[in-house]
Amino acid sequence: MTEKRTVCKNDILKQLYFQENLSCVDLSIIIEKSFPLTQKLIEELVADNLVTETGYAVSSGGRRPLTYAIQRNVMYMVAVAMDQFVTKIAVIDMQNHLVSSVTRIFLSLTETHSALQVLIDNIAGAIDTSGIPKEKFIGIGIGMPGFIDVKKGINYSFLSLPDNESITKHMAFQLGLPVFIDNDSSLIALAELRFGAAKGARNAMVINIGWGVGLGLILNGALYRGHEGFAGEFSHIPLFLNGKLCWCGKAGCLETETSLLLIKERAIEGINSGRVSRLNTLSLENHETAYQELIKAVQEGDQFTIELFSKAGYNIGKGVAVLIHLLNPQKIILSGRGSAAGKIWEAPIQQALNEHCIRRLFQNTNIEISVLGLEAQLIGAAALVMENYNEISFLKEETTGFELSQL
Amino acid sequence: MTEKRTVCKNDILKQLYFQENLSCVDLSIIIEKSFPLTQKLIEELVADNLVTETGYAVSSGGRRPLTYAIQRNVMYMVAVAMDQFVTKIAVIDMQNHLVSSVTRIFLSLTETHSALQVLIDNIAGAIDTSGIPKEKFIGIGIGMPGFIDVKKGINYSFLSLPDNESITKHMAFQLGLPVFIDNDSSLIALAELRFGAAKGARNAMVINIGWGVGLGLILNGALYRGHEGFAGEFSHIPLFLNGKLCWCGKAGCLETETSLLLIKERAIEGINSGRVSRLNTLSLENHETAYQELIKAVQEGDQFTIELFSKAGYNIGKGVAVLIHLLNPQKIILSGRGSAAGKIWEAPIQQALNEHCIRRLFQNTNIEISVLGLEAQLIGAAALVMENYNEISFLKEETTGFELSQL
DNA sequence: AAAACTTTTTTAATTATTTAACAAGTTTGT
DNA sequence: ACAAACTTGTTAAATAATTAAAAAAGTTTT
Repeated sequence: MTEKRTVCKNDILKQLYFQENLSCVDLSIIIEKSFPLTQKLIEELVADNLVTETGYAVSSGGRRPLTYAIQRNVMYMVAVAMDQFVTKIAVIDMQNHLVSSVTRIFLSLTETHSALQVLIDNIAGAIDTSGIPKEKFIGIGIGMPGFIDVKKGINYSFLSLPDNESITKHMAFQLGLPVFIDNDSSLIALAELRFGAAKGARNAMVINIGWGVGLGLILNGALYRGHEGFAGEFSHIPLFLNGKLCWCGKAGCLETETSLLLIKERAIEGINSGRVSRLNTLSLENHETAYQELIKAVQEGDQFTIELFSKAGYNIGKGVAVLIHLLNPQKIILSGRGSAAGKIWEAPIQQALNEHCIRRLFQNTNIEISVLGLEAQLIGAAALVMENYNEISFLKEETTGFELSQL
Repeated sequence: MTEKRTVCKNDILKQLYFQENLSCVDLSIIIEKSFPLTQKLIEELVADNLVTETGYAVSSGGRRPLTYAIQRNVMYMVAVAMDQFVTKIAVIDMQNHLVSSVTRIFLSLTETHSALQVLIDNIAGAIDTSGIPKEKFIGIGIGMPGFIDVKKGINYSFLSLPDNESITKHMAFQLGLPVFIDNDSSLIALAELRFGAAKGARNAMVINIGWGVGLGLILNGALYRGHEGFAGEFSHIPLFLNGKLCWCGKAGCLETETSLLLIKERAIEGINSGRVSRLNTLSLENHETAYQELIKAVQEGDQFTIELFSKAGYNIGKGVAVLIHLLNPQKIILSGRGSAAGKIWEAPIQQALNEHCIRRLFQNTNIEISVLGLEAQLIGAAALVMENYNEISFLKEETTGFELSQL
């Protein structure tokens, strides 16, 4: 018997996770319930010590509103951010803070079989060492590259199980907690929507500049995933007639003309053919050090590196021009590791828009650089769990041991 | 004092317009209210003669459900479908039937000043001659080409008033009824979503093949319009390196390689340079007769014409490949006047997808030809009014004379 | 052809939610 | 400084909506 007021209370908790310090009036508007009802529910939540008053906010022309926040130790979630080589695991509380330091494991996604089990063991380990009782965990959110069917919980590119078995169900069964997966770029977009540069935006495109180029779409205020969950395949739109073969099998994909990987390769080529630069060839060999080196060079104003970033930026801009024509977004947000290069991206992208986009369409579209940066994917993974909190709390009511088969 | 039950009742009426013959259970699910409540409301609607029972539907394994439909003469709306040269006006009832024949007026959109007044006068005329009392009209829906801000009611391309005054407000004031405008392609998509090939789809792209190429986006079950209402600018995405200047000022737009206009021009060129064909050069001079002639030739299997349509189709397909990468739709629907050519479009579009799209992305995407065809825009214009029926009915409650300034 | 199961319809009891009226605290404008 | 306007907070009464249990009307299985 799920009482309606419980559903509302859970909704309030969810809203307070996504936005600290909301007043009772704010909440009543967000959850679309009357003020007296909202107030009564908050009162009960405060009595149960799930929510605390956080003082008075400034007046907006009337009595000063009391604001509330969720207690950070009420619930916890495990956030997992994977890329092809490195996986980061963190335990995150209700105020989006890391409970302890991030666990980093080197895990190659292509080694299908063992990788999944290693991941599961490490998540279990992270829960254990956190010292937090397991009942306080509400779920595990995982972001990884690949074609992911969010609903079925299948990654068609990596970590696939025999017979297309759902990896979320598989993991949930082993770990005893609900598991949610999504594409890395989608989770970065979710993080930007809830806590970053896209906060409150109804329509935003979040470009994930990384070793490849990803895209997370915020449409009508929510993450858009498409029919099967594959939306946002930005890096393989056929935009160039360069004849260059992409690893996807097609030629002329956006990714053949822009990405950190490409910048790295062009940097090595350039130096080998005698270009003057502050870049240190040695450090370019390893992916991780190459990334550090490139960002440093840009920040120090190295002309050659800036040239490379500018060309890549211009090509991203050509892709963005297509996005703007089709989706008329309010904001374009540059996120992912590449966003560390900062303002350097803006001019070449703007230039590409000037050349390839109808003026009326982009004149009110803002290009912004993420401030979440490398943190984005972990925050997004945590947010993914809370996005699904409605169903989670329902299951918790139903059975004490979770109906994991349903997840 | 808007009673909640009245809001629900209006929602029921709205649902019954969009879908005839719903059972009480169906409705209770759609409007997300309990069965007893829904039943009581329907009872009242039947008593007020707004809704009628339409007999029993087939059983799905239990008692046969009573079904209901909205009375066709309860309310009416004016639907207006404009293109650059011709404007069609119709009065439509609650069962989506034309009350009388469609009024056709030749109205050049570029003659800004007089055109708007002519339109207003003709709409007033259509209301008058329908013989239906004005109180029974709930609103006027208008679809037209151009960059349209739906909320503000401004068309930035045509029919603009001084100081960016809202044309919907202007018209509403003069006509005494709420007025809604939207882009022609968006309304075609709306018609397909509600009554056509996209019925019930959550994610569909509706290509409006006409003198240009338009796009209406159905995302998450609703029309997507973007930040300012400009979404779907499909025909000007920079996809070709052909160097051909488009009227928009850019080069290489999709529209420079596909559209009925282009097919017509290529047909004339071809015949002039001696190609054998059933096409009659004379009839190609006028837009309207050219359209008839081209469709006829395709249906009769004229090789040259089919070649032209195939090339155009292939280029649409290149654009569709981009859409599929970005938005992972369930369905692609070919609508607008060009859809009369039928199946001819499917093979070349599929071919383009094979070449330019990642297999996993398009293998579950269906390409379908509209059955609504030329009717789509008018139906969409009517549906636009009903989409906004919630607010309309609210205003009707508030003031007997409509708060027109709000629309 | 009866038993078992489904789905729809009906009714009454219970619970949830809103409305309305009022109180309290701030800002704005005169 | 003071009224007017506005936002927030409190309470009780009125209303709205859901739940639960059972009846009715079919379908499918045995």
